[in-house]
Amino acid sequence: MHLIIAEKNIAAQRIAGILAENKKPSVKREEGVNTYSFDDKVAIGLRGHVVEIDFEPGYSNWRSETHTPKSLIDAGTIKKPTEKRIVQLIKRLAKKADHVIIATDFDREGELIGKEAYEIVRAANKTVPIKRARFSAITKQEITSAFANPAELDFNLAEAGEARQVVDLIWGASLTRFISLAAKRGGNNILSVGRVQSPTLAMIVDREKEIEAFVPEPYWMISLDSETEEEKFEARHTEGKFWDKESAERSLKGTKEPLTVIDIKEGTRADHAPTPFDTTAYIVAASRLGLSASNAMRIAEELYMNGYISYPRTDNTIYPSSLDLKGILTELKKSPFKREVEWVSANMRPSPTRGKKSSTDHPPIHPTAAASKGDMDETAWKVYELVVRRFLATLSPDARWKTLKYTFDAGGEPYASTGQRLDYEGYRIVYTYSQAKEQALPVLAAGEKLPILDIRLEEKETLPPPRYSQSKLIQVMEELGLGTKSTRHDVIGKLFSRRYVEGNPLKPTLVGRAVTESLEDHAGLITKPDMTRTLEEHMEEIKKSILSKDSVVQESREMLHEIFESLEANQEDIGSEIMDKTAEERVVGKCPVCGKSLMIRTTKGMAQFIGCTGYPDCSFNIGLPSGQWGKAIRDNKICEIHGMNHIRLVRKGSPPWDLGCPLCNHISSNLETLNMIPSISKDLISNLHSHNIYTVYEIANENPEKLSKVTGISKEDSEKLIREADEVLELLRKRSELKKFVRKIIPPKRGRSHAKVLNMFFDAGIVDMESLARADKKTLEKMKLSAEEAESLSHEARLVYNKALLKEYGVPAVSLKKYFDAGFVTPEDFCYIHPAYLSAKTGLNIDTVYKHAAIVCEATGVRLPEKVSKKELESGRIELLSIEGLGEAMLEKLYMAGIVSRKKLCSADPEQISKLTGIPSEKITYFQEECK
DNA sequence: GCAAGGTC
Repeated sequence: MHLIIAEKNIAAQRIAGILAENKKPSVKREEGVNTYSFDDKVAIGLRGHVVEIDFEPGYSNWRSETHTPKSLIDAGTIKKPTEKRIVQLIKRLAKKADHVIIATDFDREGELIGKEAYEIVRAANKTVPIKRARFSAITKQEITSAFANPAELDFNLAEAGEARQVVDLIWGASLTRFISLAAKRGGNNILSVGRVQSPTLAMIVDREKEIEAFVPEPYWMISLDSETEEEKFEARHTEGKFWDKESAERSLKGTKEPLTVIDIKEGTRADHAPTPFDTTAYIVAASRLGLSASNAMRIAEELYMNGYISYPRTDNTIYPSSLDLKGILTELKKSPFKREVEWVSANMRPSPTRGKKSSTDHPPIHPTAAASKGDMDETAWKVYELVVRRFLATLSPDARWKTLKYTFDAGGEPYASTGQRLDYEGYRIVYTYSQAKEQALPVLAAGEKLPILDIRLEEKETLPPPRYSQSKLIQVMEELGLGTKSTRHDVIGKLFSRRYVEGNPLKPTLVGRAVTESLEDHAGLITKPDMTRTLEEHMEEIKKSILSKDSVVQESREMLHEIFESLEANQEDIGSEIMDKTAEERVVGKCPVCGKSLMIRTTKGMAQFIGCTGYPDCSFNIGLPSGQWGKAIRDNKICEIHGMNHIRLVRKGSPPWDLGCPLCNHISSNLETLNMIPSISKDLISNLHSHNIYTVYEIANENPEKLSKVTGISKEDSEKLIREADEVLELLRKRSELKKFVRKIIPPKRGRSHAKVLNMFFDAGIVDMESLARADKKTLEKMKLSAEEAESLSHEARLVYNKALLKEYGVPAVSLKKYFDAGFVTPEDFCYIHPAYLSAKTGLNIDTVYKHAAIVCEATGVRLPEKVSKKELESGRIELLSIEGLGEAMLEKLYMAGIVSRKKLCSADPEQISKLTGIPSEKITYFQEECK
């Protein structure tokens, strides 16, 4: 069997389709992995890298004393499978193979991915010949020729890729761990460092600093209006920018009518048709349609998967000769762009446009099938249309402009007007994305004298360089060799998710700045694109066998060791510098009580709140939702009422939760509970708010004199308010106890969240453990609870409630446990069950039991049970057990009816004792025989 | 928990 291994599933499918010629390959799906079989051949796709490089075991603890960040520099690395099912399937197929062809992409990573596949095959089959097919496009011509003349795998090139992997891992991981630990950041808050991301971030930070340091310079410009009989036009002073006002004013004064035409220059300007799309050019064009880099890539990927466009990750800007351009045109005639296609076919340029970069990986992005609007959503359609129009434009003739320039004299001052007119539309007919700006001018003759209608002196200022847009940044990254066609947009995404940058265009955050500055001071190499450039050079030399992989990695390790010397010597300073510089990121505004700063703070648990930096002198604080809902971060929006920054909660995998102004939120979420205070009024609430009292808790903890003084209400009213607040607080405490309990007992289900169940409880008047313990099952069953759930909830609630109650009455916890274990769980049990029985069942001393019964009965207002002393009980017991046929078990039962002595037994009514104890009355009568 | 590189 002949095994073909491609870089991805679609490539395997398409290659099989071409090689199978007229037959259709049969598709088999095993554990989510497709294979395509035809003749005696099987094609399978990888998923890019199917193994991953990592440190050998033992290095996973960041805080290990022995395996420090620095120790990662010389740590051994291993390759571990990330796509186990694919690896397994390849091993299985390799055993049966008598020939293997690796058909991964024709670039460096493709060669490394090929080597990974090679190693997987070799592990399962020591002898099978393994060859390499190289092709730049999955076209019939290229595929047939590549498979007819298979070559060898380039192990040197693959090793160059491996060197990159090791260098990236040890630099990235060691520096990330070091700087995160120094700045005391963990979890989803780490500070990452990498060969590509750090220089990219540094560019954004540098640009921001340039903008901050920029001092605008004023300049002046002079323009005037004139007219012929037909039309008005504008002319500008040829000086352009006047850098000093006086000379501008002199020229303005010197400008005198008439405006005389001195010179006329006519010309043409070629407007070149655009070059084929590589990934970067595509992202730039898509950004003009309003798409972010990652959206642009996502949609292109989607269109590629559906067969509408070619592979979107390419560095190539030159169509390979194997690409059937005419065939694509024919196909596109079936699309809504039929008219454009026909125009291009009729006016085609001799050869398509070419960009500056050619590569072997993939052809430039081009359409591969006709589509119509209904096949996809609106944005995807816009992207498809862009790719089609770009393709058509690369086959279209250049456009041509006619230009016209007049030079004038006005009292010795030189002026000029320029105009342009589209002379030949060319590619602009099909590529409609850049508006051709025509500038019309009247027809003038040399020496013609014209009036000056108006003249203006405008003061302007020079502008700072702009912030990077995503697409501009990707262009610059490409120029500097940072990242690849497939990863550049991801790197930008990473900077966002680490909260190093924000906004569009990109602006660095304080964290992004602080990290960049620390790295520039102590690990400068990682912040510069030079590191990538050197690495590329070394990789080239590994490929040519001039250098070995090991020597390149070793040299890199030594450089990193040097860097770590400086880092470790300054560890504390680096950490505190980052922490100081980023503290402001948590400041949300001024404390309304004392005027100091308010900061987002986190407790050791998951709790988050906004607290005053004046603490403990000022205790003003605002609670925030627990960290499980997301980490609270400062938003740039400012509340118009309170002047505080808005708060956002961010959590991996969920959209951010905008809390808005924390104080507005605090106020509205506490309004409901404030209104639970009976004597509160709307006016009083706004009165309290204006004195920064927002919660029931704050009222309950106020001092009456102070409250009265601050709010102007009487001292009596203040006292009442505080008392009522206390009661509401108690009510809320009970409610929260009920909430916790229900959460513990009842599992949430679809359509039955805890919040929903609790709301139903509250509506039914079940607001605390007591009312739940007293609620009847019928009521509970109405609340989306099953009969069993209602039963268990009610039972558990009674237990919890009674235990709390009995504890409150004064029954000690240790004894309480014994009562509960023996099944005595209500206050009634203490008063209506004879103490002797309780004592016998719990093993507690009768005197102790009596004491407990007494306190419970007194608290519940029930008469005390009969008192029996320990002595009486002991002697009674001996008496009773001496009766024939009366054993321990019978004795316990008799205790239930209060029969604790022979005397009691003899004077009792057998029927009644039988009812209380379950002992047959004949037996009682029999025992009573003894009394005679 | 870390990088960058593939791919989904």
